[in-house]
Amino acid sequence: MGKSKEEKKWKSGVCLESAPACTVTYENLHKDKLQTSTEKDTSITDFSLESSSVKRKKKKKKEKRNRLLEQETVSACSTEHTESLRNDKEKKRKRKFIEEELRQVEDGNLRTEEPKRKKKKREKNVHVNETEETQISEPSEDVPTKKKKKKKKLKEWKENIAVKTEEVSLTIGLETQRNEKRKKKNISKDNSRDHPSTQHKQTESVSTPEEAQTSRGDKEANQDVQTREALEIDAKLLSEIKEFMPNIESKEVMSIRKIIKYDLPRFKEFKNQGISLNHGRFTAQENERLKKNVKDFMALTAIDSPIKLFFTCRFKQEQENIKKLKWLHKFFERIAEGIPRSCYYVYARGRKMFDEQNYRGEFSKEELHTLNKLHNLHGNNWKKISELTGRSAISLEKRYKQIADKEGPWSNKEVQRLLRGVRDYVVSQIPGAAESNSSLRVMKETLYKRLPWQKIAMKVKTRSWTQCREKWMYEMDVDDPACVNWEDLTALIGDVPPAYLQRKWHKLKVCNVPDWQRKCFADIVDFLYEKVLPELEKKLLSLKGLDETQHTTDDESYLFSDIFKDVNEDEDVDDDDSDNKNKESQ
DNA sequence: AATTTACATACTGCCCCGTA
DNA sequence: TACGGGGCAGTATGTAAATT
Repeated sequence: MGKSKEEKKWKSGVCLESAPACTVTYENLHKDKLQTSTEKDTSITDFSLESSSVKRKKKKKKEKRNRLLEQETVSACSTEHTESLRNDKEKKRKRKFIEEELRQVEDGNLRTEEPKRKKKKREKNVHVNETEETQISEPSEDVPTKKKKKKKKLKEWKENIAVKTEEVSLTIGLETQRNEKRKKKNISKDNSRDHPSTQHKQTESVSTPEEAQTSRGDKEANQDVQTREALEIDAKLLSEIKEFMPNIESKEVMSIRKIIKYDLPRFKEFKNQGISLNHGRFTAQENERLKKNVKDFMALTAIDSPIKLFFTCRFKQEQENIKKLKWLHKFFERIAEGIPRSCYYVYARGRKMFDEQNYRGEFSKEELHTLNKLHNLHGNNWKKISELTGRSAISLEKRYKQIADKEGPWSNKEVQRLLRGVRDYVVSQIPGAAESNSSLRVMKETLYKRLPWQKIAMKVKTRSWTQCREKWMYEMDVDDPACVNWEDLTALIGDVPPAYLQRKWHKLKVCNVPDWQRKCFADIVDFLYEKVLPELEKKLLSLKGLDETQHTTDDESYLFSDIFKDVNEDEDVDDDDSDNKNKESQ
């Protein structure tokens, strides 16, 4: 969507022109590089700034990825993929990074303060692309974006489960089983990672291809058994949890596991008690119960604030201790006690409920100003802005989105896009309209009722749908009956209250104007003036009743070409504020 | 594995205004 | 005068993805 596109722009640093220039230190440079290179699956040995533990972690990550790579591209990963070679390559790449970044600094392109994780990822991808051009087939293609991979794996896993559940009694060929396992292994790498022997073997498998083959064979045999069991258990549990959550299969593997671990026993218990699971908004009782549970947990652990429980990371010094206590006393399960929902939803609700940064009332003008300023500085890093403003990230994001709608005069190009948007919709609603544009007549109603403003706004690009509607209704001469200033009219008529006048008006039009619901205010006035008034005058004079006057279709409809005569057919008319000077459209 | 963050969307309460 | 629809500002929920 538009918004996300905007955000993506931000995250990728496209919009950073407005950000003030930041100092780029060598250290920062290193930091960025380290991050990027780690994600790029490279080992860093040159950077001494790194702590040894970080190094270890990175090495682990690297090894893990290498293992995955090994599994996925067995044939491709031949002898040249030895550790030493990789190191050489990585060193080269690293050097390239430094050069690249230094160049950016020189060009003034590099900005600090872009802490978004996703941005880093994108940066990474950019780097990968850059390096791919210059380097000989890097193994980086093995990362065809984590998302896709995950989804693919999830799909495969679900297929497996489906097969399993349907054919529990059927014997599945060993080969098929193995393939399934292999797939499953890829998905649930966590499983194999946790298994020390497995890990060991996998580490070995990196060393030489031959060894890798044999050890993989053993490992597979071992894991076949393990995973088969795991699969069967999963299938069984899955069908159990399905009873409570029919859509369980649409969830991520990890989520399903968590639900099975935390929620299945609870759900069963609720079932035994005859309590059905709740969905939708939390009820007052549930909220109360959650508060009580949190209070109890606080009493149990001697933690003095719910914020410490739900926002542990905000308390750096006590963090370790709090985490330990939470883990020890099963925080997740305890806070969800007596609430027939998934533990996770209870936790998420708690995070909303106990966030002191929520429920802060309307934004003042100063706050809005600050918000704007901070957004210029930090982009969509709402967490950072939240820290600086004391408002929750969510409320900030939402509020910004609202004020981010472009303000000020409509440019000519914007008006053009609006016209095109409305026209295209109107044409699409009338069969054969496209061919007979010039002679086409459209009902007034078609021009202002039930227009798809969201879609039209997407075509206008720079304005919200409400702005588009407002512009069209109030400024493009499409009258809105809501715009009658009864106070002013009352002043013209004489000594009557506005409400009286309004009521009279209503009666007048209802009694005298046929089809008044389909007419705009101005049409009704015209009709009353031209047709009804003479009649009433006659009536008054002769006291004779008269038939209702007729009307022609011309009063109700408009020439299509008249309405959209000013539309510029150039589809490429693109905005910008550049021609804001063009204020005649106002 | 546990926890946190990000994001889309649904929902709510309030106000204004037209209508009966 | 009461009711109801539309718009607006803000909040809640559900879930995927990322991080620790």
